Amino acid sequence: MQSPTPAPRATGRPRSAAADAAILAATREALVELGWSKLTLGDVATRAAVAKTTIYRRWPGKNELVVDAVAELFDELRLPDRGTLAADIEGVVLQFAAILARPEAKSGLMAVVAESTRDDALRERIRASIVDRQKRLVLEGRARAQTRGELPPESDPGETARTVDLIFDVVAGAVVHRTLVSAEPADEEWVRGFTRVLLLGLAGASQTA
Amino acid sequence: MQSPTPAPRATGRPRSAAADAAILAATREALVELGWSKLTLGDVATRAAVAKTTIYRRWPGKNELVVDAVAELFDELRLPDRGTLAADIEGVVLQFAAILARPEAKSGLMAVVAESTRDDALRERIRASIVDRQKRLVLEGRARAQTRGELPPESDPGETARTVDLIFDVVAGAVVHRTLVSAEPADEEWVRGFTRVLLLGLAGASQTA
DNA sequence: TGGTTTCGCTACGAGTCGTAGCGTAATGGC
DNA sequence: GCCATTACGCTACGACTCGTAGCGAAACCA
Repeated sequence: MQSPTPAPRATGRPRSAAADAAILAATREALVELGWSKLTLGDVATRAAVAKTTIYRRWPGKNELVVDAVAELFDELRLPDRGTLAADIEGVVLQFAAILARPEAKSGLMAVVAESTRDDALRERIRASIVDRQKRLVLEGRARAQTRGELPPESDPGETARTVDLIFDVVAGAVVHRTLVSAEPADEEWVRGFTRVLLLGLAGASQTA
Repeated sequence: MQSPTPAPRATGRPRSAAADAAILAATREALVELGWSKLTLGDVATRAAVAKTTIYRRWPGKNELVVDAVAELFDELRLPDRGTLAADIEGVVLQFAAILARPEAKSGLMAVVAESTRDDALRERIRASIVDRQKRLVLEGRARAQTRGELPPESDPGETARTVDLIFDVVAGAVVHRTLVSAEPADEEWVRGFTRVLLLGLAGASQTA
């Protein structure tokens, strides 16, 4: 998914998979050292030891390249089994915060989100390769909590989808804002407080709905 | 605060205040039409009918200019008095969402936040002219709710500060994520659901703290 | 009127962009 | 083994933006 494989031809010289990996790694390295605005594709090409034209053959431009480079970071996310819903959420939020604290994720992710406000294709690329890809964590967590009896089973599937979207916006948004705008670490203490508010709110909302 | 007034000299030709306003307005206009990445200071100068050098005399660069141009948008925020805490919060969140839905706010704000991950001075500028400036809304809302008896009075001031920060991260973060990443409107229905979760969470957390 | 600062304008070197053209390398089909 | 096909590295290119310098004119104060 991270490689822009365009229906590989049966004939001709095949594209180097090593080049893909080298380019994406070089992109992250350049994000760390230079940040978004000073990152140039010429520099990435030099770091990756490939020609600049090779990058342009595979990605439309800087935006799409950075999306793919950052997306790989979030594939590390796992839903831990800590026994309770609250502990599970705390665990995954802490992982999310740890990834977002890395400089290559910070400067890259926000920049492409900013660009995506004027580029529908780019926003779709972000949603597909980052956001929707991780929504599985929310679904898994809910299912596990329902098995434990911590959450009532959902009847209305539409309502469930809305709730999942709300949770995702709140969790991702709060961690991002805390990390990037407030510039405070989303450490264990903060995550505990945040998780308590979120869970109490969700429990109360599902009762009085 | 939005004008970079550098201790006005007693002598010499004074800086044109009209030029400041024209430059900031031209910046917002360019943000709408071009977006962040294609915005150039030369273009802004042409739109504002000033020389490019005039802009460089007043702002260090594109980043700081856009921060000031966007900051003015958020000064419109008011805390409405709708009678209950929930209604007040819904009102201000809706205003916040309306501002964030405007293209000049979207593309500008996220871009400077991205840049601020590698520029401490820029992040401080954002905090001072946008974030902290609006934190007054949270404080006013809490005070009003305590007068109404909807919230218990706070004893520990440190705990209060932490709670205000948490609220701000959750509210701003969730609305931003909903608007920019999920690309769904933060309309009345969504805001109602979000506010309910937030208030129930805060009420429960303050009881069991 | 003289001193001071800003303004608009022009011009400049430096750097980046994205593309084109070329010869070479690596595949599969015959 | 040979050929068609595609990817690759390299070089060069015009177009554009950047941020700064220098100039004469304009606007203010004493």
